[in-house]
Amino acid sequence: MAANSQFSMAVHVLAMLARSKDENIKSDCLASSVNTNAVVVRRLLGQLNQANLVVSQTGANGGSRLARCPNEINLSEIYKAVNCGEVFALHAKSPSKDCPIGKNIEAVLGCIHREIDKGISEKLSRYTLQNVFEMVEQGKS
Amino acid sequence: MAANSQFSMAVHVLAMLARSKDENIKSDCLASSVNTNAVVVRRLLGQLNQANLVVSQTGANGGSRLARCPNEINLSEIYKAVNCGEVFALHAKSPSKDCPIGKNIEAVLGCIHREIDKGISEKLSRYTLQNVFEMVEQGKS
DNA sequence: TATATTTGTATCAAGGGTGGTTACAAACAG
DNA sequence: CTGTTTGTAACCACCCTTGATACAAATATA
Repeated sequence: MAANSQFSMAVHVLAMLARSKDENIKSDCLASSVNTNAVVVRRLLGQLNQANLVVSQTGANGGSRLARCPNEINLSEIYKAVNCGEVFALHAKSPSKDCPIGKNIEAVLGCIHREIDKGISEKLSRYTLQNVFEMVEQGKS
Repeated sequence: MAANSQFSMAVHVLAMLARSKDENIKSDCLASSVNTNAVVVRRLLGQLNQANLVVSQTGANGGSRLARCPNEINLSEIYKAVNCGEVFALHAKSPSKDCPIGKNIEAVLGCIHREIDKGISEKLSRYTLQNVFEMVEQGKS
C-alpha cells in the first residue's frame, strides 16, 4: 500500500458527519463514500474518538456523530489525532559517533524537523472543519 | 512501511561533502558515517547528481564532491531532490462520486496539501547547507 | 598497456507499514 | 428476545525502503 492516507480519510469522514449534524451515521455508509471497508473506517473512528472529535454508539440505530461543532474543530487537531506520516524520518540507524558530522547531525535534523512540524500545525490550524465543509459544498456541481 | 529517511541521509552526506571542500569523498567513507551500505549512498548520490547538487567521478581516486558552494544550496532544494514522503497522502482509492462530499473532497484536500507543501519549502529554504554545517560544527563536543 | 580502484546499476531478500477482509463478542433499540 | 451496529482481534496481500551481492564501465597510476 502506498503512503498513509489516514488524514485524508479522517477529513472526509468528519466532513460527512458535519453534513449530517447530530444524526448517527453508520460506518458502512461512511465506508461507501470513502470507497473502503467499514472496518477501516471504524479503526479510524476509534482514533478520532480518543481525540474527542467524534462520539459513537453501538447497537441498533447506532453510528457516529461529531463530538463538537464543526467550527470548533480545526485540521491541526485532526492531523494530530491520526497516525500520519512524518515529513521526513530521521536516520533509521544512528550515524557513526566517530565522525564529527555523524555525531551531531541528528540533533540538528531533529531541530529542523520540529520547526517544520510547527509550521504544518500552524497552517492546518487555520482551517476549521466548517471551512472544509463549506469548500466542499461550494465545489458541488 | 519503513519510514523514508532519504532527506536526513542527504543532508548528512552533503554536510560531509561540505566539510571536505573540493576533495573527492568515496561512497564507502560516507556510508561509514551514515552507518549504512555504500550502494545505498550511491543511489542517493545519483539523485543528488541529477539535481545538480553533487558531482561524482568513477575510477581510482574517484568519489563525490559538492557541485556548488554550501551557501548556494538550501534545504528546500535537497528536499525536492530526494524521494521524500508526503505530509499526507490523498485517498488511495477515489471516493464515491455519488456522494456530495466524496465528489469534491479530493480537490479540497489537494488544495490544502499544496499549501502545506509550499509552507514546508518556504521554511526549509531558510536554511543553507552552510548553515547546517555550522550548526553541526558548533554542536561538536 | 595492465592493474587496481571506484562508481553506476541491476537484482534479490528482509523487514515493516498500510489497508482489506473475516470473524465474533459486546452493546443497544424495539 | 432479536436484529443491528460498533469495537477489536487476527490474518493476509501489497508495496516501499533498505541491505546486500554482483558486475560492467570508467579512470588513475605504474
